Parts: sequence; C-alpha cells; structure tokens
Amino acid sequence: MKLLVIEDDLANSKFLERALSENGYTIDLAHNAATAERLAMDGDYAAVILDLGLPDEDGLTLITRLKARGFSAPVLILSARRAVDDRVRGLEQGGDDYLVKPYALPELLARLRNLLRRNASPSDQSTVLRVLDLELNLLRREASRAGETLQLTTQEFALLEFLCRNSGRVVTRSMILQQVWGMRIQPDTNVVDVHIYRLRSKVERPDLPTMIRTIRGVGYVLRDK
Amino acid sequence: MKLLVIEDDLANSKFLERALSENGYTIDLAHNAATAERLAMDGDYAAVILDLGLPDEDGLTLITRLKARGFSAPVLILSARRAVDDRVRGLEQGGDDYLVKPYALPELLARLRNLLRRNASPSDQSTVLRVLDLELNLLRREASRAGETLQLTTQEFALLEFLCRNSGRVVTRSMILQQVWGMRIQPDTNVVDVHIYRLRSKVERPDLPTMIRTIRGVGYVLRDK
DNA sequence: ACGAGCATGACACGCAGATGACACTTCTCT
DNA sequence: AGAGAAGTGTCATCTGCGTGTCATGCTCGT
Repeated sequence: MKLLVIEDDLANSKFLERALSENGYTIDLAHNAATAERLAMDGDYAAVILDLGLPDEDGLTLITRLKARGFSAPVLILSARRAVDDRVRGLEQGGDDYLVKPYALPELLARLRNLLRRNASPSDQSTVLRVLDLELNLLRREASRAGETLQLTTQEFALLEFLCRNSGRVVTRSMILQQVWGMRIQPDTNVVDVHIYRLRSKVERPDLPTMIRTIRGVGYVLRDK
Repeated sequence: MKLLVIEDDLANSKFLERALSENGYTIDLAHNAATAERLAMDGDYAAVILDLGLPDEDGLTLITRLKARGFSAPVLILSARRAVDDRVRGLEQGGDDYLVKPYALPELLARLRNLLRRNASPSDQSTVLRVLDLELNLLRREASRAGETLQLTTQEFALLEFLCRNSGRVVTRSMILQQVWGMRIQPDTNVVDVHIYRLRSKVERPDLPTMIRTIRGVGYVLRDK
C-alpha cells in the first residue's frame, strides 16, 4: 500500500516516514508542491498525506488542481490551523480528512485506515486477508498459516501481503520491487529472491501444500486453490 | 505479442526488457532512431514503446515519418518532459499514449494493454485464450486441456499462446521464430520443431482429438473446430 | 520407393533461482 | 551509552531445469 507524504519540515517527514512504514505502508516523500505533483500524477497511491504550508505553493491549490485532473486517491490534510474556517476550507477544496497538529499518531493511523477503507475496491474492504489457510491481519500485523501464528518481519509481511492481494496471479520481480520496496530501477539485485526464500522458510511446511510457487523466468504466484 | 522498444539509455532499456518479457511480451530493442526505423519497417509489432531523447534524431520526427509510411502499431511515448505542451505535442504527432518518467510499472502495463486492446482483433479482449477444450490464462500463466492443468515452460507457453492466437490459420516456422523467439535466433535452426514436439507431448492425449497438426512443407496449425 | 521434411532422443551448456554466509544498520534492553 | 539481538541487503556459490543443437529414425507425398 503506497502513500504519498507531502511535508516540507524535515523532522516531521522523518517521523511520518518511520511511523507509517512501521505500519506497513510504502512511502514516497515530497518536500514541495512541484515534486508532489509530479509524483502524484505518476505513481498510483492509495492515499496522500498533505501538510499545509509548503514553501512553493499553497497545498490546497495543489490538491484542487490534482483532483481536477482526475487524481482520485483520498487526501488527509495535516495543519496547524485549527480554526473551523480553515478546516471547512480544507475539506471543501479536496481534502477527505483534516487533522490538526499536534496530533496523536494512533488517530492519524485510524483516520488513514478509514480513508483507505472508504474508497477501496470491494476486495479491499477488510483488514484481514485470507488465502486458503493463510491469514493476514493487517491491523494487528499478524500472519498465520493453518491457525499457527507466523513470526514475520516487516518486509516479509509486506511481501506476503502483496502476494496475497495478487493471489493466483503471477507477480514479476519488477512488480514486487516497485510495489513492496517502492524503489526505482535497481539494476541487479536479488532482494526479492532472498526474501521469498526467507518467507518460504516460515510459511511453507512439509505437512501442508506449497503456497509460493516459482514461475521460472517470470516471477512468483501464491496458490489460491 | 512482439513489441519494439526504442530507448537509448542502457539501464532503462534493461529494466523495460526484463519487466516486459516477464509479462509475456517478446521484445526487440533499438538504441537509436536508425535501427528503430529499420526494425519497425521489417517486423510487425503489436506496439512500440518510445523513449524520447534519442542520440541521432528526435523521436517524434521518427514516429511522424513512420506513420506517414503506413506504420500502424500504437505508440506509447515515455518522456521526462512533463509539461502539458510536451504531452500535447507528443500525442498530436503520432503518439497514442504519453507516460511521464518516472512511471509506475503497473501503469505502463495497464496502458500498454489498453493500447493493444484498442486495435486488437476481437479475440484479444480477455486474459484467457480458449480454443476448443484448450485454455490459457495469461495472467495466471496457467494452461489446461480438458480441465487438466498443463505444466508448461516459458517457451512452451509462449509458443502455445501464439498458436492459440492464430488458431485455425497455418503459421510458418519463420512466423513462429519472429513472434515467439524475436530476433535472437539464427535462421538455420530446428528449435521450432523441437518445441512443437515438446508441446505435443504435454498437450496431446490419446483419448482426445489431435490439436497441433503439421502442414508438411509449410508449418503448423492449431485445430479450432 | 525414394528423398525431403519432420519427429524424436540424447546431450551439453547456460542461466535462473536457491541457499548460505557476511556486512551493515536498526532496534532493544540494561 | 553500549552491548547484544534482530532485520535487511549484497555477494558468492551451488544446483537443476530449460533451452538449443545435433544425429538419427521415421513418414508422407509424388
């Protein structure tokens, strides 16, 4: 799940980046309206977190323009301005939610989940992903196979989540790299292979059918039937 | 499904080559306008991916010239120039779609599928190819005959896909070489024969009618009735 | 029945993917 | 703050499968 964070203050953005990635999101950061706009039109983001008060342009203007061009991801506005007028303006001009700074992290996360749930595709509705005897609870960041809890690291969980969301479909290494690691072209890396290996060592069991299948020359699939 | 990728940057072209071939396309690469032009007039491509900014000639000029000469495959333009003017210019001069770099791979694939669908034969619509009791799911990369799953390798799958897309029509060895193997193989070879043989050993069954028929001196046909 | 064209089996090589070890970073707990 | 543990990415090595080539056997068409 990829988010766009638009925030010019360095400390805040660091904090957000960490907090969000700890909660399983992939983050792209923009420190000004220009890069934000470029990123927003390029990548497909599940949501945007926008801190008002950018150096080069008013955040609201940016959002209005994006939405006018068909940008559809929900926008969560962060702002120090707490007046009712400001809130109304923010929500009227394209914000889907408005959070006053300083805010509590749990609230931010909750509101974010709300936004994501609201315009998620039907299959995205729940916070639990189930594929055969595999179960991922996205809220609790817990995974289990056949009832047995799996002790997964952050990356492993993200990888498995991606596989689950695409269960039955083949996902290529490039897709995984882009969506799970969120990075651009990294010419020759085998991170994906290694993490698949580690994931397998936790997910697969000799007494249960194989879940993660390799499609040579293509990528991997998660069995869904 | 063969694509022509015109891109001079080595890293980018590597990335594209890999990402696209992972998704089942056959790729020919051109690093400059000259080779691009030669290839475009030779092979028949389902689509072209063009990165603007070639060393020897402006990509748009190239496209304009090709289209003027009756080149009809859709062109997807990749460019770092994101200004509205540039986009408009690109789309007006022969581009069928315009994607600003950096782009998200899923979007590129989606747009590509769109382009291919737009001027494809009616049978191209879905991700499932069906010919009698034979079924290919392109997304899952699964093939089955009469309900039984077939365990095909990458090349076998590509070959069978090509046969399916041309079911009922005779395809020659050189057509197969061109479309399935691309340009990376020498004329004097019997790879096709060998792979047809291997494919038959998996597809054909004594209790079911023959699917792959040999047309002596010409090529092969996939039975479609 | 003869030759060209195709089928078939064997083989060798290369490469994709699996695996283990290691270096480096980040987190955790005293 | 510092030691230890856990997490993550890179690299080197290993393995087996997939692939293309070749030699030989078979078959169809005339």
